[in-house]
Amino acid sequence: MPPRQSITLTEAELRLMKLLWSRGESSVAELTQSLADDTPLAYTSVLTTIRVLEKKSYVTHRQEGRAFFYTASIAEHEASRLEVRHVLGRFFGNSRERLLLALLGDNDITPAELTRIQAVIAQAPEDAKPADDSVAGDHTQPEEV
Amino acid sequence: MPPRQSITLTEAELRLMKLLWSRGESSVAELTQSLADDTPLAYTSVLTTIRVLEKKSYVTHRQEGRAFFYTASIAEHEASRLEVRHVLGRFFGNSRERLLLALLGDNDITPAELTRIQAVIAQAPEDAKPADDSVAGDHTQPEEV
DNA sequence: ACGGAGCTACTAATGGATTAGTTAGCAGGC
DNA sequence: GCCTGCTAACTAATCCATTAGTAGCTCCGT
Repeated sequence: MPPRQSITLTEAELRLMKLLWSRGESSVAELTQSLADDTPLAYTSVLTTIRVLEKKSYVTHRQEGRAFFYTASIAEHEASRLEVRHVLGRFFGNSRERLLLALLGDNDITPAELTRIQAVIAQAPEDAKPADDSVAGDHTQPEEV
Repeated sequence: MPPRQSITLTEAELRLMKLLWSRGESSVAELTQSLADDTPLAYTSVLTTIRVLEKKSYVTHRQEGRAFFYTASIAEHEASRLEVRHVLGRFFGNSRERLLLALLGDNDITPAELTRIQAVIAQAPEDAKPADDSVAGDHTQPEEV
């Protein structure tokens, strides 16, 4: 049984998505143009990859005359969250704390960044602060404690 | 240019690594046995995958008589960190804060887990606490602020 | 000493990911 | 009205990932 189609974004797919996120709705020609600087890619290659993205529901297209205009149907932060959830499930048993500890325990982390992270944590809960703790039961994914 | 060999662990590879991490040094036969419960795999399939893992330097083997005994050469938390760094680079511009915000901003997070994460953050810096902030310059990867 | 059991090495088949060439349709210009 | 140029569709080629079969070697028991 060969590997099923990847749920997450592959490298080539991510490159196109990043372009769509930064440029907004674009034609295949425009995307190909934008890639020309670093790693040029043939028009048809871009087209093939973006059709895969459409099959995966990451983009939609709109026809205008003879050209197709593609738009990301998933925001960048949504895609990022999907990716984080993916590794969360694969490596951390869906435990965000464990991922957090890995993030903090990395030797390459600088003291300055650690401080900034603490700042982020200190103020982040403002938009998601629990009013009380009794609501903990409506989550879909299993979580460890 | 077709895709180069994945740097991170693929699904089949991760399944074997998890077995090695929990079991410790194991022969191919033992690994095949352990897989028999959920998704059985042929002896030769396990062997093929583990040889890929050895090529990727995730495992080493030791010969004892005619059999090979394989050991994970990378601890689970190391592999997890590698994976986190991978998504960090692909989706968050190597910014741990941005990943953290994605972690906290996920709608599926429960108030209880958020509280636990705050607790983790509050006590985690003990082993990596910055004495002063002036040391921030010896990191290898570029980081955003 | 010889045959079987078990193990590794080699080979193969299938399908995804990536890149790109070829084909064909359609719009606009001369 | 026909040719040119752009576009999407189809096809192809290459390599990786996954699964598995066959061959060949080695050890052990009889």
